[in-house]
Amino acid sequence: MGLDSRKQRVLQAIVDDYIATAEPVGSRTIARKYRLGVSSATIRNEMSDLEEMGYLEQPHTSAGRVPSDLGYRFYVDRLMAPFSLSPDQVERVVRMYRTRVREIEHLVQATARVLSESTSYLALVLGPQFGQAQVQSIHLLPISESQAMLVLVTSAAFSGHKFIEIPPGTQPDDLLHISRTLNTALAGLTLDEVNAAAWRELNQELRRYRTVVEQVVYVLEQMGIDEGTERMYTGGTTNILALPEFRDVEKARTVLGILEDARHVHELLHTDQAGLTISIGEENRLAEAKECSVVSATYQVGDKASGRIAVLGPRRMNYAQVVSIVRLVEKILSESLARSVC
Amino acid sequence: MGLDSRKQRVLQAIVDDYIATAEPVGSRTIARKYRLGVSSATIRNEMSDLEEMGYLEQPHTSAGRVPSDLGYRFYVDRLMAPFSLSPDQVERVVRMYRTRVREIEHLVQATARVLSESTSYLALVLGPQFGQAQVQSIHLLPISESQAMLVLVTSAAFSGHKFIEIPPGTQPDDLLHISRTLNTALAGLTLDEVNAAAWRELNQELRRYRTVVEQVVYVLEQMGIDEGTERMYTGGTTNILALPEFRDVEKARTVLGILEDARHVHELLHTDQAGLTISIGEENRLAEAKECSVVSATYQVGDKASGRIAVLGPRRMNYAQVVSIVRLVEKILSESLARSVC
DNA sequence: GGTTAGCACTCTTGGAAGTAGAGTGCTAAC
DNA sequence: GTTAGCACTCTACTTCCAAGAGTGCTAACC
Repeated sequence: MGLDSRKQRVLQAIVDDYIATAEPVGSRTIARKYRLGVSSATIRNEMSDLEEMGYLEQPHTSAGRVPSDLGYRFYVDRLMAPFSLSPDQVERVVRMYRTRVREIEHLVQATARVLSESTSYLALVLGPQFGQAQVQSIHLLPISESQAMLVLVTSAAFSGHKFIEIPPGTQPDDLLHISRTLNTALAGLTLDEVNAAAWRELNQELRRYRTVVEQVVYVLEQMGIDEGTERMYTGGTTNILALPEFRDVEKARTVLGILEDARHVHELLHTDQAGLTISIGEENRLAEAKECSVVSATYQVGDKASGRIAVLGPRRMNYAQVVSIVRLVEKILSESLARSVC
Repeated sequence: MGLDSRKQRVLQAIVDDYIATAEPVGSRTIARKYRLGVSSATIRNEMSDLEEMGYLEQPHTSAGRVPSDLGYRFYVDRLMAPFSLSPDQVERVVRMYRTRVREIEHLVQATARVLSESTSYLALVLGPQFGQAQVQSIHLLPISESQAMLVLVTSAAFSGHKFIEIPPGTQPDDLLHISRTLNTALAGLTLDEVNAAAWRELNQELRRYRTVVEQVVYVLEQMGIDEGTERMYTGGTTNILALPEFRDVEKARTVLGILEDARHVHELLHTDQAGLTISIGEENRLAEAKECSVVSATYQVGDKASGRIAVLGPRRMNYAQVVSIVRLVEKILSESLARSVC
């Protein structure tokens, strides 16, 4: 059932070559370029076996072979040579994060750029979701007769502000009272937990300020959900258009169309596993990405929030390189965010 | 020098037809489809004249004619039939803005979507620049020993918040003092004016808090500049890929590449004229857009801030329709933002 | 028994040649 | 000034052919 070592070496050579050239790989090419010590006829026999076992495909008789999803999967899991990033490449990434950036948004945006520039593929970054961020403090500032501003500070380098309506006649002291009470009640809770707790509070001490508290709770909840869900950053969209597999505009359209709907991107990057995920061709649940591969990873903002970074490219992706880069960027981004938190 | 009325009608027919079909237009097509009451031979003579005058071009002998930039320009300025949006189209736009949205960002994002969906071209929206927004109030909230949060409220539905460092030992009362003083000094000033005024203040009353005030001033300035400059929203990027003129991936790449650099977009949309601007082909300063046309307009946020919306498409753009839609969207967006302000 | 040379066969790719069709520009007649 | 007619041009499409790449099979070899 398993592949003997020569079959593995042949498969590896084919995948490597196809990644490099985008052309179906023939037996002679393998025999010539990769020193396996056997003739092209032997390679042919091996290739025939590999095809039968499902690791290779033939676009048509008398073309070379192309790896199947299964072939890529085996390559990724077992064969691919570890890729060492050059000091230059590492340096380029590190430099991006050297200056201490306080705006998470800029950091995340820059991450999309560095990912796409380093890989020459399409980079996707989802802003951190803060549902697990803990409320540190809540402030209510009087703005006008009928408006106040709600300012939220969390434990996870995340903060937000929003206007809310207040009943005319509400005094600054009232706002102070509300915010003090809410702070006592909510500090330490995650945004996801706010809802229930706040209602409990409301029914006791803050009954008088029902409409205000309602808004505060709603806004806090939205902040936990929205900020992560809606913010999506991309880099290198045009890189896709440079690849031979997307010379056909229709295919490029399908892939770039994914970006027009943030929900598609979320579906693409969603995973239960922590750590690095590689999703190849048909393994992607999203139909539009069936001809692509995605390398993604989860980054952390301290221990309170997390988001995802990803590189999307053709199935014929330089997996070894991309994996190295995604790992590096994830690590540095997480560190960078952790630094911003404290 | 001017074009007699028959020449104008011929030119109009050619532009209309080319916009509709994307195929070079021949004399027989004009004679058949557009009832000008003359034969194709006459049309041929007129077309020959129009070409000599620079309004038409011939891809090669014995192909039909295609409008030149000059031809489009004349068409846009003098010939094109006013386009009435269907109630459906108007309804679709209006619906988008019906719910009162408080987040400017969402509004602007939605604008990009509605523009691209209504036109089937690429939509570009620049977030409003708030350099002219007037400071309404500034708040400094104590967050931790060494951090405070600066909250800015302006007269233009624009607000922002940012963390700043404070010297350990700074008391809440100190912050209150600083913000009171700054409020007195800066309220009513535009963000662009803040710099000089704040320094004057600093050297008098707030000398003790030099590092804090420095940061406040810097942050306010950045808010005025950044928010507008960096925020760019797009819609319908894949629409471009559906157009026959961009079937060649290289051309599509050139155009979509514009979006990867916000500065390019700014250059593309920059104009001194108020109101609606149409920029055709070579009229665009940006080299990457020499094969495109851009219809853009300035929207207002009350009277304190403004931004731009634009539709980018092929030179063979349905100008009449796009102009109507851009006008409509600009109007409704401005109204919508004005409502948000108060 | 695994390996290999040899060879017939298949399929794509690219070029050449030819043809149909669209469109022009000119001329001469109306 | 307008138009029918016609020769001419150029593209786009088709067909055909040859070259090239690659396979799969067979028979010989170690």
